[in-house]
Amino acid sequence: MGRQPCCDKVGLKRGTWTAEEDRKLIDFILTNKRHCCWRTVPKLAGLLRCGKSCRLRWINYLRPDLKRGMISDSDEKIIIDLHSKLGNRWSKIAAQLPGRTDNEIKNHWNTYIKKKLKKMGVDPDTHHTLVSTAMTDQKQKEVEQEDEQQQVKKEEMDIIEAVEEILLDDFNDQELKMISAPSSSALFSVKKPADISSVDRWLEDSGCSLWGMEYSG
DNA sequence: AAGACCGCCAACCGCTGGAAC
DNA sequence: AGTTCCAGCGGTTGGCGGTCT
Repeated sequence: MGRQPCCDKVGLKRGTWTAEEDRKLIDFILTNKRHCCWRTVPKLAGLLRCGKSCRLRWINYLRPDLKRGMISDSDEKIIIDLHSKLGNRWSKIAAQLPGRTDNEIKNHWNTYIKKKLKKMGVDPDTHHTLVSTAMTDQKQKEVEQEDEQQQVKKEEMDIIEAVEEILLDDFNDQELKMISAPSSSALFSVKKPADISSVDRWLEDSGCSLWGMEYSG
């Protein structure tokens, strides 16, 4: 018995979201602050979309705590540094940059940073300096050693993350509010972005507190 | 002016891990 | 232990606007 698709795709709308659809989705989330499963959201919200599409739209575009606009040079440096340690783990990287989504960072990496690094003579995949001549055996060994060290570092990071998760499980919500990093946005009041979009304004007018996120002007 | 080409990025797809039963 | 479902993740696609010829 195979797994059922996430939704019945027949008759569902695809492609770019309209302002009306955005409004319906936001409206639904506003009036249903208790998180139910995404599968039921389009049906209840009156949308001809699959739940997955709704979730993605919310996470990548409609969430009120999203930062809009260019990624700064300092953020870019953080992304490059984290990518050298974590690889293509965009969600982990995004977690260190509040207000940025994994999709946004992934797109930025693929369109800007990759080219930038190549221009600077750095391989964006390995973060090693690109050499025009063939590597000597000694150099090859060095690179392999470096790769090994990176792998060990990566594994250490995984262990640290796992331990952090276990430790955090032992705190209650109140304690978490006091100790959590700002990246855990669901637990924090979100500052209003400088360039307030129409959706942001509408959310603000509605005095919204979305699924655990307070929206403070 | 218009068709071809290119780059950006929103959205989709397929897969995985974990929870629930 | 096996099955089903869900959320989340990362790779990929395609629409659209801008630029080039």
